[in-house]
Amino acid sequence: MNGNNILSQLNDSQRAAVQEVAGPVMVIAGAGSGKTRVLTYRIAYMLEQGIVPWRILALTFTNKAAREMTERIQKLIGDGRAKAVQMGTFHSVFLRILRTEAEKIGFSRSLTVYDTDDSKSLLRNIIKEMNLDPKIYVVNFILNRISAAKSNLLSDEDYARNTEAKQYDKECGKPLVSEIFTRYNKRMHNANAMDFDDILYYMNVLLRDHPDMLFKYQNRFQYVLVDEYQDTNFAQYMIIKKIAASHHNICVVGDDAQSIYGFRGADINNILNFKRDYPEAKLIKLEQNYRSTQNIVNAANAVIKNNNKQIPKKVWTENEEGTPISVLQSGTENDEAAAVCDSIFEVEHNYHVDYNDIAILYRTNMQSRALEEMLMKRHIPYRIYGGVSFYARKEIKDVLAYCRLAVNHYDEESLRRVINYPLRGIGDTTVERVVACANEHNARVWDVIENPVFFEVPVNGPTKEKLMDFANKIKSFTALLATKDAYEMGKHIVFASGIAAALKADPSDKDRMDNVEELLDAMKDFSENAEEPTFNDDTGEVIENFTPTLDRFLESVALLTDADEKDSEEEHKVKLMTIHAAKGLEFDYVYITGLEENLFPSAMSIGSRRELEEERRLFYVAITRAKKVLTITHAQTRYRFGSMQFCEPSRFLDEIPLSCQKTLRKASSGKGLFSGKSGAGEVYSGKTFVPKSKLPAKPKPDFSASSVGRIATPPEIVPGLRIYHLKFGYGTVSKIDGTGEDRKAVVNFETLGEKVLLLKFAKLIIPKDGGKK
DNA sequence: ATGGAGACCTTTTTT
DNA sequence: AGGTCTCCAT
Repeated sequence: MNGNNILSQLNDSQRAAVQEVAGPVMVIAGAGSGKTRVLTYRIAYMLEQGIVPWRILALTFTNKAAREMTERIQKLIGDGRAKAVQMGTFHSVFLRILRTEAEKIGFSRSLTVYDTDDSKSLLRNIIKEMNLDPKIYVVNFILNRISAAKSNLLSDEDYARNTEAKQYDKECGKPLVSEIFTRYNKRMHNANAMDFDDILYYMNVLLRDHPDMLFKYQNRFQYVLVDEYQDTNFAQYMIIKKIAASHHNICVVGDDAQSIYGFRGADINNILNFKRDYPEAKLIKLEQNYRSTQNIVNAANAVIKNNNKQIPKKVWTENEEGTPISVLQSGTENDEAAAVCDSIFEVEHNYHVDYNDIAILYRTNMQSRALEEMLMKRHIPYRIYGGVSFYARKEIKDVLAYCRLAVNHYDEESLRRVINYPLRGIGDTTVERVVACANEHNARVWDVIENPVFFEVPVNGPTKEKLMDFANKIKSFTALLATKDAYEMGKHIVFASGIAAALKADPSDKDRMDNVEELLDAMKDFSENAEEPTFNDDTGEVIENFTPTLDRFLESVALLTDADEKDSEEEHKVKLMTIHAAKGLEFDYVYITGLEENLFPSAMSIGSRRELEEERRLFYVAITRAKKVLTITHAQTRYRFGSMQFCEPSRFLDEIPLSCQKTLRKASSGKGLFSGKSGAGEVYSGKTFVPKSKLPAKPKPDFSASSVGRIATPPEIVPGLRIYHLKFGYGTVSKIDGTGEDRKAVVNFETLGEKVLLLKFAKLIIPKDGGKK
């Protein structure tokens, strides 16, 4: 296909975005406006114009996006140049560069990437070694602080000097965060390891401190493209800015309305301020939505309108009006799941919709449980994306720890993980002494293990032997690296490490062994089929003969994310995932569940306008995933922390215009499809949904929705008990009548007087505070 | 060293 | 509620 053909398939703004190859360009791509199309066509167009593929740096949000884009470009231009474009996530592209330049920043080529679990584990060890109280020095908090610092390009030394940061930590009762940070970095460095944030941080260091490197990569990457620019953080922003500084051929694509990674340091100002950085920048807006019905587009627009900071744009569509959006309310989370399942059943049955075109979205991973149970019960095939990833499983991490150790002996977390697994008589005490010894001599743990006699580890002779045996075993693996591919190494390690024997010894570990074999399959696939290009360090040209070595496998696995999971098109399964995971995807039928205050928007974000706006953008992303039919659900009660909690409908529901909603649709309740009864849980939605502002004042002003109490079980309900009812407010049980199904309670309500309630239906809540005023 | 009972904590979202 | 971690008994 030639350049003109490529252009003929685009609308005016899309074509402009494709053709503006030189100079700074910002493309604001509304949801469903054909952003991916523009990106792929743009790169294809550039290649057709004769631009050398390895001079193009294209940064995507996930590896999967990069892979798909490469394929599509390849189809467009019909040759192999697409593969030579340097395309991938920030982390994968720059990790590769850091590896080749490792010595310049004090690392070696065999460096390991620590995942979040590794980082946390190291932090736990440090906190323990410093004799700090882990209840005060909460690992998550510390890691967030360190991560935020690195994302803002603060070193541990900068942090130690930063009075604001130290003041904050002091106020949080954790004055030693800075000290932990310093130790953490030192240990990372000793382990020849980087965490995710380090990759971006050290890339900045490389460009900052080594003018030759800056020159090299500015020169290499003559054209820079960034997808999902609204989700870049400061460290990423600076890398791009530096690389593009000499030529200004930078094209960023994004949508400020879809910025949903602020919690991880993404700075929406990067996109809002692009014009300031490049005054000569061209701004192109893609506003026509090709994805969704008018109802969906209108609802999304109406919701996002409530946010303040925005790049003005009007997303519109020529698509048909479509089905109104249904809002379903149900009694409990199980009722909600049943309502969703009912609807899916109906749609599949009556309209023969493929399960594959249906997605259920939620704010938090934990919400998948009730949905999963109900789907299983109804025999609806499904697949959950996200949650505990395959590579986070214990047995997988164990195998990978051996692999990582074989490549990088200094990988301390891996070493600690498997030094006594399978059991070889090196207990915690020994490990502690070894680590203490290493710290004392300013040596690495591996050095001590390799030579316990020299370092005079305070353990007995046989234990020293065991340490050396372990080191020798790892060294025997290392010796094979040069001649074996990833799969051969993996197979060897699984057996020679003793992991296979340990797992087979216990029949209850059958699943784990299966997982290990799945890992071996993945290694085999990698060894046989991987097409990871290898680039020439100096020119950036692609070197054809890729060798699928173990370290390359580990690298590819370290930066895998759930979003990268192989797409199982034609799997005919309903997809379940968080809204974050759904970013960039689209489905004919979408269910957004759990639209409740304190859940969506999340309780953590309700306090601040900024975070609330991010939640709203998240809702916007969720709505705009739907192509044809959108259903939104919420429940009145939900189990949280083991107790039943009352849930108010989300404020976001009020923001959907009634004109886009379906009228009077009855939600399922209780047993779902075949249950007509719903008692106190009887609810409607659509136009009958009363905006919160019109609800009668709550009986108690200090009423906090998340902490009402729990639902009473019938035997607990006795005369004299003070209870709370969702509709009627507070009251006291005055009498119990009848038996079994017919058991009734006479309740004297504060505001409404006496009522008789059938216990079978009434959800009486025992207030947490005992019902005192 | 191993396993079981109980305490305890959790819930944002993820590269 | 359920999973993880800790501590104690074996």
